Amino acid sequence: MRYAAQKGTKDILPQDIYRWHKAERTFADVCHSYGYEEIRIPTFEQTDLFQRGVGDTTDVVQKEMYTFDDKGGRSVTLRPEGTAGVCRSFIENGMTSLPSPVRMFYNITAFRYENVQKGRMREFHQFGLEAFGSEGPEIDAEIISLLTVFFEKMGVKHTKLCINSIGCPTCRAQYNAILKDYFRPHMDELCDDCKARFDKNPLRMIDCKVEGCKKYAADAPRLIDYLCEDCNNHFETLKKELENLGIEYTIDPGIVRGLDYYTRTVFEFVSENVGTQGTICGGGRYDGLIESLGGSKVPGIGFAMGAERFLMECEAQEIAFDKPDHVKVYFADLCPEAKPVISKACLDLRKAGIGCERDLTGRSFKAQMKYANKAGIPYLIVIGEDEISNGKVNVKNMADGSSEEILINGITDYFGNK
RNA sequence: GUGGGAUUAGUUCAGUUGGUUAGAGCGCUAGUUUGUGGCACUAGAAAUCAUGGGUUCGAAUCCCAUAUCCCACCCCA
Repeated sequence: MRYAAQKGTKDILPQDIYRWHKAERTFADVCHSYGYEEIRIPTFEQTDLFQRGVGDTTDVVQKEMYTFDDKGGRSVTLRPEGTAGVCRSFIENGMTSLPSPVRMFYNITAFRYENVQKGRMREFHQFGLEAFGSEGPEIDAEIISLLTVFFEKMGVKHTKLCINSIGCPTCRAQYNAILKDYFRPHMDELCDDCKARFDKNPLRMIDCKVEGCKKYAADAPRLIDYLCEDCNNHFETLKKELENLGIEYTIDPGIVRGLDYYTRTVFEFVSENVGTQGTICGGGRYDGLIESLGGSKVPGIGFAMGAERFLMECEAQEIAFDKPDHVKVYFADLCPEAKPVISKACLDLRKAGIGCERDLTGRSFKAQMKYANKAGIPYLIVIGEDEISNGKVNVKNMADGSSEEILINGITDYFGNK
């Protein structure tokens, strides 16, 4: 074992890829049905984009980024998430002039230098989307409903949905003052992180998991009770719309989201099946992000789903994924003269889009049979001297052993109609 | 960054108080007299026992360090 996959990275093997294809296709189909088109963005961006976009007080930026200087001396970073890159592209490509809302989905790998554990890797996959130019809250509800439809199409019971509103800069400024007043008398008892958060981002203090802080955090004034009128109306309408769509939710004032760009609506789908990393999918609104990245004042909303976590949830729920038979028929040869007949037949079948295989290792006839069986190929055609001389072959159904006689010239038609 | 557990064929695991050429199941390759797979039987290939040091006459086994994997804290998807 000389080389091994890098810490926190994983091979997705051919034997498992059908599960990914199913999830990827289903996600794309559902996104399409909501008017989203796929965008593909680069794997790395200039470091500054993430510092500004994700926020340089966040853990993601402070300690988890894969950052390096390229040979031209530019500081570049492997994307730790998708939103910043999509926003950059939105601005750079003048998408403000496109009819609103501009809706895009993506399927990306993302990179975070973290300690690995269940449901957390250094290179991981995200299915996500972003919508620009609509303040919501109808679109907020629509995006959440998109996820429930995705879960449904995958046959997954959708996991617990938590929502919250973290307000706009106006109400947050007021709330931060209130929060600081609340925590100030207890400063000495708080953890170092919280002491730092007190000045930089007091909102995160109620999210703290340290025991000493938790007891104060539990009784802390909740932002949701101090929303300005606009934000409050926004949140109320969102809730009504979710109820209208029959989507169950819990309000969790604790959801803050560790990325700085979020405003107003934040939500997550949480499961107990993916370790302590319960969040399968998280997202929210970011009305100030485009502007802070140098674009015009355009509101946005999006989410990202941890693909590995989602597939873990599927496994926990014992979701059946059907494995497609890419290869329909195996040709076994009984004599050297059969080989050219078989290669020609294979070529015809493949041109017609029908998968087939034949021996490529010089195996004995019996070994070819065993191979076809082990490979799970549903049909078998044996070609020997008899078949060549009378132009007919038997198509054997490997599952039940039955067989049917057809003309060699008719093989492509036969399988084309299957 | 901090803890706990683990690491022996492709894979899942045995391996006694340290004692000769490190074993098995599954998988893989081939065969069981050559025109039909699954079952069974036989044979074969495959292991620098994670890596590097140390203790010892002798280490897969004991000690130290490092790496990786799993789990947790933190944070997130």
